[in-house]
Amino acid sequence: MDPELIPPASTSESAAEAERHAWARSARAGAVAEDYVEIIADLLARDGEARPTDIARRLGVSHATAVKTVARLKRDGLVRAKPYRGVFLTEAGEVLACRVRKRHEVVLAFLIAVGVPPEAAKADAEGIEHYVSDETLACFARHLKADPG
Amino acid sequence: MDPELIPPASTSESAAEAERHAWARSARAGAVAEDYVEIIADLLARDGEARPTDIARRLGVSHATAVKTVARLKRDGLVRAKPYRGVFLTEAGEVLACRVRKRHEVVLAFLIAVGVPPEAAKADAEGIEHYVSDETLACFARHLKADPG
DNA sequence: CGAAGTATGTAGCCAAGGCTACAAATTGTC
DNA sequence: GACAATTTGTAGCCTTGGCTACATACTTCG
Repeated sequence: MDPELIPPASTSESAAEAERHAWARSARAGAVAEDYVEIIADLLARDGEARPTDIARRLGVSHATAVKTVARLKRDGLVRAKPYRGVFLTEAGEVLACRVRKRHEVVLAFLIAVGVPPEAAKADAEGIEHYVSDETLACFARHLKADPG
Repeated sequence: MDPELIPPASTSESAAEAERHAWARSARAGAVAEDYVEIIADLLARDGEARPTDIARRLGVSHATAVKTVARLKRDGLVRAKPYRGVFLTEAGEVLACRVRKRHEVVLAFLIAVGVPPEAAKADAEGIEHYVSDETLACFARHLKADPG
């Protein structure tokens, strides 16, 4: 295990890989917040209000989980919420929601465009959308523009 | 809030969405195990041994975290490990590693093929690979076969 | 108005996956 | 063989994001 025997390339490739994994971990940490904000925005647009129970139903979690997570989002400045008064997005929350919605649309459309069956595309987009960098998203969008069928 | 006023389509679409989110959550839960198994397989192939410290370095986490996670993988039947003797894959672990490696390769190659800059592709693949269904993977593979450039 | 039903919030539990700090084993060198 | 350095393991703490059970607020209807 003499460090001298390990070529520098190995070390720096290791470091780069570690960085990539760290990035993926932080994306994973943000994924829940993105899902909530996305759904809240959609409920607000559709129904004019976003109630914890509806959020929970959309996500398939218990209402208690939704309430607790909303409290975290509030702490993090993404939503405003007063007890029994529904949930609303802050400026930051709306910005995030907008970005997330856009990303979701592009990813879904792209998957369908490359031939993924719609049901699978919907399911996969839900997971993939949180891990797509701006560069990759731009690529997807470019392909959609070139081939909108 | 009269339930009669909510069209059935809304309810079942809600349920379908909840299912998709549930699926994404379970994929998220398995992502860490997949990363570990993938790296362990790679270390075994390259160095003939997989030591907790090397795993930790590759992932960019502390060695303590790696040790704890390896214990979980062992509990779940994916690896064999005796104290101070390195980590090895079980049958199940090898099967998983093989599947994960294949998926990683296809996702990465596909991203590059559609024009994502290699560095971004490497980073995104690390996240995306855990959320790609077999159907979507098959689609990606099909595109690579059709256009291997 | 009051009772029933629904929605909301609270409390407490759990596992996963991070971390630091410390202890013990192993390895390499003299 | 003994000492130093490295590796490995253990202990304890934290946050996230699930859950159930229970308590409280709101709403609707008779």
